[in-house]
Formats: sequence, structure tokens, C-alpha cells
Amino acid sequence: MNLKELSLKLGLSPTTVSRALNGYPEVNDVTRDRVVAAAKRFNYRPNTRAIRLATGRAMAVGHVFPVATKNEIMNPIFADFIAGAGEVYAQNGYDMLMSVVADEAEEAAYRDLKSRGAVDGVIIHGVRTIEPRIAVLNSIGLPFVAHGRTTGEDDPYNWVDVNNRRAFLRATEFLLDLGHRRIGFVNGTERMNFAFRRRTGYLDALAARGLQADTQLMVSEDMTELSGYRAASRMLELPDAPTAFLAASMLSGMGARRAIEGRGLKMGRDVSVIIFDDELSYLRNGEDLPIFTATRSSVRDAGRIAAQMLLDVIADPSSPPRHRLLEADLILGQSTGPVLRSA
Amino acid sequence: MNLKELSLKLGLSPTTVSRALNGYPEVNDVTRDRVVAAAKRFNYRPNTRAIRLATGRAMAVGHVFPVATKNEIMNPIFADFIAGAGEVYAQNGYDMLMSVVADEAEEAAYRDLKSRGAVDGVIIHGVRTIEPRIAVLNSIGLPFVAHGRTTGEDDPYNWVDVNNRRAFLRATEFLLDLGHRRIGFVNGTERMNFAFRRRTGYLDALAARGLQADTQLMVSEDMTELSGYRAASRMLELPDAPTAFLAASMLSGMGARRAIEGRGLKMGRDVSVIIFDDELSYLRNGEDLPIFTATRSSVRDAGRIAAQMLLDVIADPSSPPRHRLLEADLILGQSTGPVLRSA
DNA sequence: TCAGTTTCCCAAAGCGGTTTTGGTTAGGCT
DNA sequence: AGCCTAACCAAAACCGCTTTGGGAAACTGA
Repeated sequence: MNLKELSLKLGLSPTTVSRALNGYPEVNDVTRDRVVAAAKRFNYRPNTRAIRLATGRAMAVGHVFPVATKNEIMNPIFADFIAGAGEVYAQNGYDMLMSVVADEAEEAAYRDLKSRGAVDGVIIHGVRTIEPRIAVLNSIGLPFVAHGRTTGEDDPYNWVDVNNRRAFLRATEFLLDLGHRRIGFVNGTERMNFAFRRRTGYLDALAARGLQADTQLMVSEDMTELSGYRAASRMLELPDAPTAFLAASMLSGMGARRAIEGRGLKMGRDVSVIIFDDELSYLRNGEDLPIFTATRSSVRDAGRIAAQMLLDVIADPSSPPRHRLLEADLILGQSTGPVLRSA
Repeated sequence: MNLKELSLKLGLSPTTVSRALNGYPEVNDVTRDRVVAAAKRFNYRPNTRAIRLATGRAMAVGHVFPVATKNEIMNPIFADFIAGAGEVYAQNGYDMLMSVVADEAEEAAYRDLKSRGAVDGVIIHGVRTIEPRIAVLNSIGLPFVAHGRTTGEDDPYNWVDVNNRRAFLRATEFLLDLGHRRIGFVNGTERMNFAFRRRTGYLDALAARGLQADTQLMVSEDMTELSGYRAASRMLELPDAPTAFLAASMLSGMGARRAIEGRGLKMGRDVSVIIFDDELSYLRNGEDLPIFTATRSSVRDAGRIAAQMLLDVIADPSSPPRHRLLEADLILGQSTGPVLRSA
């Protein structure tokens, strides 16, 4: 059932039917009702392809998903971010287009999306400390929102980010307040800008109390359970072992917990742990009671916010750059406690 | 740069340019080369929207992503599956469309995709034991491939699945061969058909040795670390505790490991564990040496295979239903060993 | 009453490609 | 030479919608 057929059935011109359905004023209310009723009855839905060609808008948003050929880690927060963003797109009649491309082909993928007119805008993920995509997208003229910020980028751009520095500053302060002085920091890889900012927060908190950071207590690696386990294990073997850990993710935290418990220590009593919790749906931090004390910021919410921002940018591309800095909550779980004097 | 402009620059008609680029035979090779060179030089890419309208094909595949309003677990294998499928789409010039919809709106989403002509086919995920989507999609007339099978469905349909029954049969047999007789089974929720089939494999292996299953050793829940931990803990408290576990996922297995180690036991020596390993990129089973003995089947590969199958179905919709049953490897890790006689 | 507005609707022209149809030219055959 | 067939290219129709530019009827106001 297409527009022509429907208009034929109604004895109206396609023009009038289209206008009636799209809420244009120059159509009689009685006629409009008739059209709307018929559209529903015949289950008419305008052909997306035709709308797009006619309006020149893609009514679609792209997410490019770079994938390394080697078994690199895929962004574990991706699914939840997408879930949040997708909700917003659906509510606004936008489609979500996903491109899986080789790592080195990401730039080409954006150019392709633009020149094919396949999308009206994109969201970029996993912003690195040095981030070439921003300049590329600006030069292509493809509206975009970055999930995460970069450092020292002169070009203006739209972003949604968590205040990673403050989150880790607060977490570190919290541990310091509990009496901890040796705090192991199991960070993500610092090619990622958020990891870089987290370290800043950690260091600033220590510095504010006149404490010097110990490089032996700082690790920057992929955020897997195994690397969390190894990093924590190594630090716990030190003569002056840490009494607390700061872990960059739920998985790193689980690794740290295993290292602690594997030594017969009890997390929350002998060694404290704070994680960053993205509220991933398949990695919940406990059910009602949080297991880990955590700085928490929902990546799904971030997806919603970024998507809405992108739609706003698409609607008004000449507007000044938009920013949104989300604050993470510090939630109390069972993994932290005062430092043991006996130790 | 569109077709008209390009043809103007070349002094050819749009027809000839289009034909030259699309490999039609009725154009001189010299002309073709000239056209191709110009297209590259001016970075011409045909407008996707126009192609779609003209050809009547969407050149796109849909993935519907149901999301419960409550904090239900989102499919953790989704990202990896998508990564595999997306690769194939990209290679074949197809776009991947993703719809995030409320759980109860999934059927409407398929109808919408179909009537809008937004996609040429879809892949359905997380096939349940009772699976209404198959009948719906068949009646809508939207080509599809199911990732997973259902049970007792009369309608024909295309599917890609892992031989879950055999995987768990083999895993159980392997444990039995090692002398284990009390084997805890931490299964996923059996609304999912794959979990149902896994139980069948487990029970069949026991039955083949004349062993009776103990319902106290069987749990069917969400596959989280926490539920794995709880289930394993509960079983380990039994007077006649299991000497081995079968866990449905990497996360369940990690939970089981924690339960084991938390009791001062050593996994692989005191208690054996076999998991099902989907080879998720953010949850690797060790780096070179596998941590867990596992039945392994890459969900990314499954994505590739399902995507290819769908493209084949789209190309030839009237072909008989296609099936592909993948066998899981049984790989040896450090989490299994012979049962301890002393116990 | 009549010109000037509104109101409501329609015909037709795009959007940017593909595909059908048809026409011209060069070469081959008798 | 005359005819036929490839080979090549162009014109035009079409995909299904939106949008522009009228245009007739009804409604104003003087």
C-alpha cells in the first residue's frame, strides 16, 4: 500500500493525503480525519526510501564500530550505550545505522556515509587522547557528537562526557579519609582520554594531601578481569603493599577482588576497593546492595543524552558547540572500610 | 557530486555513466575506464537513498534489540555477534540497521521495518523455547535468519545455531571420564532454547552412564557472575557437594570460581569447572593459555555465518530453508582435573 | 455587488538514481 | 551495394514520496 493507492481509494490527490498525514494546515479537519483513519485501516506507512530521497534527509544516525583485525578488545560499554541512544532515535523517528569497519578504515567510513548521504550525523566512541576523527568530521561537514572528550583539541566539537577526573578525585579522597595511604590504581589504557583524566584525578587528590604517587602502584592496561587480577596481585606482593585499590571498571575490580581473596584477605576489611561502575546491564554491581563501592555513571544514560544532543545538532547545525559533563555518583558498597591499624 | 553533474563533466549521458559504474556490458571499455577514473577523482558515490528508491531494495539488514523497561539483562553476546555480522554486511555493500524497542513492541517493530521498506531482511536474537517471532515474520513476509533454534516449531525457518546439546554432552562426559559423579550444572534461564538444549545434553550424558540427575545440582538462572557465585556456593554447602561444575558462560564460571576459591579450594584440583565460552572480546578465557576448560564456539563467527546466510536468503527468497549447526570445540584449560580420591 | 481573501484541494515538478526503450554507427555478410 | 547485427549511447519512464505553484469555491468587507 503506497501513497498513490491510498489516495486513489480516498478519491483524493496524493498531495492532500501526504499533507493530511504530515499535519500541514491546508487541509480540512474532516478530510484529515478520513485520511488518518484510512491510513490506519490499510496499515499504510510511507516508504522510508522515498521520504529520504524527497526530503534529502537520511533520518538516520550512524555509529561506526572500529574493529581491529587482531583480537583486540571491543568496547564493552558499546551495547549499553547503543541501547540508550537507540531509544532516543526510535522516539524521534530516526534509524540507527551501524558500520563495522577495520580500525584503519574508520575515516573512510565517515566519508562514505557522508557522500552516500546515508546518515545525517554520527556519534564517535572511545575518544582518544589524540583524536584525529574530530578534525576529519569537521572537514567533511558531518554533524557529530563525541562520547568523551579529548585534550588539547582546538576545533570546536560537541561532546558528552563523564567528569572522570572528579570521580577519581573523590574516590581517592574517600579512601584517604578512611586512612588509606597506599592506594593501588588499576587504570585503563591511557591512550583513552578518560583514563588519562582519571589519573589526573587520582594524582590531584594525593597531591592535595601532600602525598607523592608511587609509580609501582599505578598500572594502565586493558580493563579485563585478568589484567586487574595481575596488577593487583603484583602490588599486593610489594613489601609496602597497598591497602586499597582504585579500579577502572567492574571487570578490573573483579580481578582485584580475586587477587585479594586469593591471598586469604577479605575485601572491604583488609583491602578496600573502589571501582568505576558504568552500570552495564550484564555486569551489575550487585542486585540491591552494591558489592563494590563505586563511582557510578550510567553509560546508557550517556547514550540517551548523546543521541538527543546529536538530534539537536542535526536540527540546528549552525548552533554553537554543545557540551554536557555528567557527574558520577559515589555510592557506598561493601568493598571499602577504614584502614586496619594492625597492618 | 551526483550522477548528473558527473555525466555532464564527462560529456556522457547519466545512463552511460551509471552503466559504466555498475559493470553493465553495453559500454566501451575505454569509456568505462574514463568514467571510473572520473568517479574516483571527484569522489563520486551514488546516493544511497536514490539507489534504494530506484531499485526497490533497501540494501539494509535489520537487527531488533528488545529492551525491557526494568533492568533486565541485555544480551551480553550482542556486541560480538554484531561485530561479526557487520563485517559481512560491509563487504557486501549492505547497511546494518538497529532498532531498540521495548520488549513488547518487537513484533510491531518488524512490521514497521517491513511496511516502511527499511530493510530487506532481519536477524532475530535470543530465540526462546516458545518463539512467536518465527510465525510473525513468516506471515509478514520478511526474510529472516534466527540465531538459535526453537523447539517444536512447525513453520520452516532459517537458522544458525551451536550444537548446545552435544557441547554439554561432551563436557559432561569429559568430567565423568575424570571420575566426577556429582556435577553441578549452573545453567542459563531455560526460557532460552539454548539453555534447554544444554540441559538435555547434560542429562543425556548422565543417563548414558546410568546416573540419575540430582535436582539440587541443577540451577537455571541469568548468567551473571553473582548468580554463578550463589549457585555454586549453595551446592558446595551440600553434604554431598559436587566435585565439578558446568557453567553456562564465562561470567557464571567466574562466579563459580569465586565460590570455590572462597572456600579455600583450588579450581582444577579440588573442584573442576567447565564453561561455555562464546569468545567474547571483553571476556577472554585467558590470553594464550585458557583459564577454563571450555566448550568454545565463537559468537562472532556465528554472526558472520548468520549474516551471510541472510544475504543468501535475500538473494533467493524462495530457496528451501537453510540451517547451519556449529559444533563447539572442547578446549582444555587449567580448571579441570581428575576427581580427588581423598575427598 | 464585486474585488480581495481564505480555505481546501490538485497537478506537476522534483529528489537522484536505475532500467526500459530506442536510435545511431560501424562492421560483417551475401 | 544492401542488409543485418553488434556495440554504444541517449531519452524518458519510473521508484514513492514531498513541495511548489496554482485554482476553484467559499467567505469577507466595503
